[in-house]
Amino acid sequence: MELKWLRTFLLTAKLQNYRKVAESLHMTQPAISSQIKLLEQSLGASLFRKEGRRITLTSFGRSFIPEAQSLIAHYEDMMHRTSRMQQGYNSSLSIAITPLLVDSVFPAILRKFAEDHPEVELEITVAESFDLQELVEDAKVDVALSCLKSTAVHMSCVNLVDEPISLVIAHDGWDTETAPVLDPVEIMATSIIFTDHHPSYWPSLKQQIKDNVSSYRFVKVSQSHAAKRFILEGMGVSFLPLFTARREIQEGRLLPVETPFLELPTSSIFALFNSDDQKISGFVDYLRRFKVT
Amino acid sequence: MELKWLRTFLLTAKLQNYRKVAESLHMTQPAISSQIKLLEQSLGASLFRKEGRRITLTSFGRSFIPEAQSLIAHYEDMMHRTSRMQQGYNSSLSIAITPLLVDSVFPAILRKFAEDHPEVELEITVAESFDLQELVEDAKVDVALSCLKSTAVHMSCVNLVDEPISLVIAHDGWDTETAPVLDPVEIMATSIIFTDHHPSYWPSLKQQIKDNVSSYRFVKVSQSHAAKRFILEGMGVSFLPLFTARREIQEGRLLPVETPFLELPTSSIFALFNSDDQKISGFVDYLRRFKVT
DNA sequence: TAAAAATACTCCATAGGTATTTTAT
DNA sequence: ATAAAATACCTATGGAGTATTTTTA
Repeated sequence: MELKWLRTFLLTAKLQNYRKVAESLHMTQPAISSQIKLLEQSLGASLFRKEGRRITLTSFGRSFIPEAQSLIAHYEDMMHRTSRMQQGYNSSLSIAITPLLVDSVFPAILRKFAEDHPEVELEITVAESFDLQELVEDAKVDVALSCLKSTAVHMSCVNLVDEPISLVIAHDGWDTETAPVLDPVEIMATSIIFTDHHPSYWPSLKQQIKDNVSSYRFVKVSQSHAAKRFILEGMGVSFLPLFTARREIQEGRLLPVETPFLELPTSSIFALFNSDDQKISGFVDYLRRFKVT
Repeated sequence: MELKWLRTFLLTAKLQNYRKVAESLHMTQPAISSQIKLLEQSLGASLFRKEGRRITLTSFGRSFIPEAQSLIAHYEDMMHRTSRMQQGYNSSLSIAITPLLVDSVFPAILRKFAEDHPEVELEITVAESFDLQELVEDAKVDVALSCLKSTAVHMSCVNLVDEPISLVIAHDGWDTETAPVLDPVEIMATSIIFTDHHPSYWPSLKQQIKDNVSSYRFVKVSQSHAAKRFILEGMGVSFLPLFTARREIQEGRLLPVETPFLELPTSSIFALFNSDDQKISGFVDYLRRFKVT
């Protein structure tokens, strides 16, 4: 089945005359004849009958008209949307993010981006940083915002931000003025420490803690969001990138505590994407201007 | 644009591997390569990018997937409906009738037909008998029910019924028992006579009236339905096929009057259609069994 | 006899195949 | 060295053209 057969059919149904159709399509009469035959074969029923020197629609042919029209219309619509897509109208942008960013300022930035680019249809996938690279490789998404650098050669990998991490504890109930000085070693020694909720920095950090704190208790938590909830519940403490706890710190529900005796790594966010696309690098530039956090 | 390109595209988007697609479609890898290229050309944008030894969707390619899917789905739906149509399911029947039949028992028969054949989609066109033949010739309708025979050679023309016509007057207010005998000559001489609302019998009928009635007044009315309304209003009288006034006569609102001195023609109804179609001749047989009126 | 579609045939464009090269792992 | 796509080239199918025949008004 070819779409041009349908167009020929519709014109023939209208003009009821192969020769005129042929002229109108800048073809010859036998060519029209043969196209109609091919269409009839592919449908398994005849569309026209010969009636003396003219042709007329069969009943089946008449009821096939709206079918052909609607398929052609669907095709035209598709081509129209498609060409708009290429001009940037109504384009889509598929973004995958690490769960870490769900709790950061990223949603606010994305909201602003959506306002600034109402023509772009957004799709967000949340996945572990370890899986994000594959999503980009397999073209399941346009761009991924990950805690991990890409190891793939073809992939662009832009560092959007380096953010310090910090020991974070639940608010102790004291005023800032009257509170006793917090001792980080004391805190770590007496609390559960939630670990392994960031894909890059925990192994070295855990080693440093072992070296500096006499007694400690580690509990693995796979997502920093969960760790934060546990900290808020007073269940323990952890090290978090500050941007993931900014709001809670501002509201006084969490406290960052300085640990000068540790060499804390930074938490970075990388944009991973396949390099050739204007739309995607535009989005990444947009994020860089905001410094993401 | 060919539909098979879209199928190839969808499979390629899924498998991300030309060779596997080729195997799956029993073709060769370069053939797939070339089909994708043709599709890309016809869209004016690339769908896949080569990334080392593999191919991945571009952003445009990803957003083209649902477009391709929906067009293919539309095509499949169309073919499905089309094959059902050929098996008689959900077929359509387009009928043109003379205005005369609008007021007859025809609507009741059609209602019954629709009940007996719920799978048939009906379409009714009302047009003057003079125009019905052309509607069938031009395949605008499947079958026409006309007062006139077809003059076309290829057209089937079945006489469904011959019905007498009769002088019809408004009810005069008297009981059947006590009423004075009606004199048709008197009636025609003192009333307006509505004429020319049937395509075949009026010329000869008017001549007969002229020959038998001393004084008369003719008023042309193009449709028998209108003539009937005027008779009901007491404005005049006319000759009607009885089947068009059956209800009004039964309800006593109109009276048929015998005119033995006239040789009244009969009014016939013919079914006009192009002969080859099982569905249409089936419908005509259905009407014949009912004798239409 | 004129007007239209069908038929017979011819030809060329191209879709798809084979063989090979290029590229990246 | 291997696995994949791209490229080059060839072939065969078939779509469209030309010329002619058939049909019918």
